[in-house]
Amino acid sequence: MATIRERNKRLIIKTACQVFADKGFAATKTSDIADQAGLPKANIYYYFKSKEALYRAVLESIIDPLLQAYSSFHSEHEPARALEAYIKAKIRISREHADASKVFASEIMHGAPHLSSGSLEQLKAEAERSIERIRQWIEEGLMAPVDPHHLMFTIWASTQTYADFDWQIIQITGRRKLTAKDYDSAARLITDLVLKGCEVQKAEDT
Amino acid sequence: MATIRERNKRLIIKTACQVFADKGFAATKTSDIADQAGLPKANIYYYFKSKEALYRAVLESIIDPLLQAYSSFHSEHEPARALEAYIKAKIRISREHADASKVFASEIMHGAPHLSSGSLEQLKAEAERSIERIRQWIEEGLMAPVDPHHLMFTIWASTQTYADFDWQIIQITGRRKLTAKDYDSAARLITDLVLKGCEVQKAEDT
DNA sequence: GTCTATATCTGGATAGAC
DNA sequence: GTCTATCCAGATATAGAC
Repeated sequence: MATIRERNKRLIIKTACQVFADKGFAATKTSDIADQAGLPKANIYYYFKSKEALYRAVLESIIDPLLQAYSSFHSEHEPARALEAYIKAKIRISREHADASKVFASEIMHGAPHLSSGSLEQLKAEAERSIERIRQWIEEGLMAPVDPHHLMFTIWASTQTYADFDWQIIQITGRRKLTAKDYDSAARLITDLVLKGCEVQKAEDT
Repeated sequence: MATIRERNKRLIIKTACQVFADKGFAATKTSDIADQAGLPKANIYYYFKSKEALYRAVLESIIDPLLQAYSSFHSEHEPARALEAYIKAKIRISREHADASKVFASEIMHGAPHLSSGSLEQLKAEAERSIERIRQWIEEGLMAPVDPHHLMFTIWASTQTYADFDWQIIQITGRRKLTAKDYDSAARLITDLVLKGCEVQKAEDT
């Protein structure tokens, strides 16, 4: 049951997410958010005690999807399947949580000054666990001996770019907006490069 | 001959570049730049008419390196050589112009509100020309039929990430600072993925 | 060309009526 | 729970002495 409080908080977070993604934290005025949400500014402050608290709410909303994306590294035994699923999940985040993803990227670029240390630790732990998993696969001879860190950085960067640099991508492709097909072919290209580069063959379904 | 004017402008731009990269345009205070440069704030305004003018100077400083990086697409006839050289050039930019590169990325992320339309057009033209070149190589059967746009986006993202997300990379690798070796192995991994993915073999030197 | 002191304005946050 | 009017800290930019 959606109380008035919940509905409003949701509207404010959703709008804030768009504006923060567009302008960045510092350049965003709370009045921008209020105007775009069709509310008076004071209403924002009734629900969130400060601009920063609102920003943190937006920021934390992307943590769970990012953590979830790592699941294939735990559930899959073959590197090809795990990597493919991870790339797919990351591209889906760039598509379905484009704004929050961008806010997160901007935050990381500036050294994560607002991110809670709890979230940071979780993200770091999952990343390290997955990198360790890749290292094992290499030791077991299931993959070419690529540098697992750099492999991960390339996957992060190339999937994340469809959220962060959407403006650039739209400029270059001449699209008015990225479509489902665009995201799919992006995922396919990245997966191809990674699987061929790691010399693991795409596993057929069992 | 370095006049006092030139020396000071250079110092201010260099310092501004660091601070803008660290905090972003809006969050940067002109007094931060002044303090870090060891100058009184009014001195900044003696050399630059506004914070934005100074920011634009920083921003424009990265355009030329970015344009130069495309040269291998024009000078090289084999895709393998051109792609390898381009990746190397882009990684070198991430290393040697890390701060300006980051400022540029942040600018693009937010829709390039401060970038001159001239620079924008030049960058776009070079990008499109290079993408067209890749398309030709594919038609001539020199490369696998990958999507040239997505290939370019992946190269941009994976090379750019070493400047933009340096903080993250340092967190994960546990390094105190990225070394020449780190950049080299990054370039090697990205080049490997791209060349294998495009099914072009690394050309031996003639 | 340098720097202190200050004008001016923007934008986060709140008081208090409804 | 909503909203107008307002406060005030902080930041850009400048005036004007040196």
